[in-house]
Amino acid sequence: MPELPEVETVANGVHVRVAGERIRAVWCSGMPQTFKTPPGELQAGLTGCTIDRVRRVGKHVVVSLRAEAADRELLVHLGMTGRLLVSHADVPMPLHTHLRLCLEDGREVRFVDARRFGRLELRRIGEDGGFAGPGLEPLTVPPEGFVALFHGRTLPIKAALLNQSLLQGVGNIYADESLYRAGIRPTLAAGKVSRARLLRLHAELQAVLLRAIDLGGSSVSDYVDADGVRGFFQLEHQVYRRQGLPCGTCGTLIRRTVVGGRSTHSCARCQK
DNA sequence: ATATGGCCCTGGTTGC
DNA sequence: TGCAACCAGGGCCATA
Repeated sequence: MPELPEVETVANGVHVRVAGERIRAVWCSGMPQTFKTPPGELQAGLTGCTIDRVRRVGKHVVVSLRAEAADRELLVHLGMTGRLLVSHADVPMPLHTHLRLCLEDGREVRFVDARRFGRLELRRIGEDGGFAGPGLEPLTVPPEGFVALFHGRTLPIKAALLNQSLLQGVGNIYADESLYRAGIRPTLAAGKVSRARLLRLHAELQAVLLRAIDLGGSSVSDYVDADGVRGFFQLEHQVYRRQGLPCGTCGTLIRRTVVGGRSTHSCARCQK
């Protein structure tokens, strides 16, 4: 499941490959729920535009355009299984392809999403200066701002980490991994986590996200980057999907529970 | 305002 | 071996 490090890897990979290229034609599948912007509107808004920049905002890939089209940008949410690939046009179109940006140099940017939790949206840039997302960025939020997010909240700290309108970009993997590294029990009410523990969580979350970006993300399920290459952070997971295996610190078996409707992996002894 | 739970969707895994 | 049931989960929506 693409989270911040995976989306960052994808966005950077696509950027270096296609920035400056002109979109000659746009093809859309007919899948209604994939398109927050109707396919026809998306085609009209992108055809003939030049790609300026591809960046990550939260879990979104944001494709901004150049010159006369600089008033709009394409938002791509990868959902669970979404991929953004750069391929030559003669490479057969994968099953579940929903968008093709056909470039003038003969390559294509392809959005492929089997499970269809991903979304495409063409967004107007207004006074806001571009899409900023609903929450704060985990890698740039200062410690005090991070602590303040959880004040007085009764929902489990893990559910708070997953709430994109608080922090954007954290998903199930990095929520579990950062809570384990900070020694915090996932079910503890967010407002009950001590200030010291929250400061620890802030540091551990940033560290784990940066390390994962360095390794090209975690490849679980079928995540791959813009070249179809897998990441390697899954080799450093301490708890995620390691239920029944011993905790690396104390040897207690990692347990799997459900918190906020999400599978949750933790060590009962190390996380208080 | 805040919190909770159901739903969407298909491929991979599990179980009989 | 083959097939069906089950599970994964981010975001959105209805509900309390």
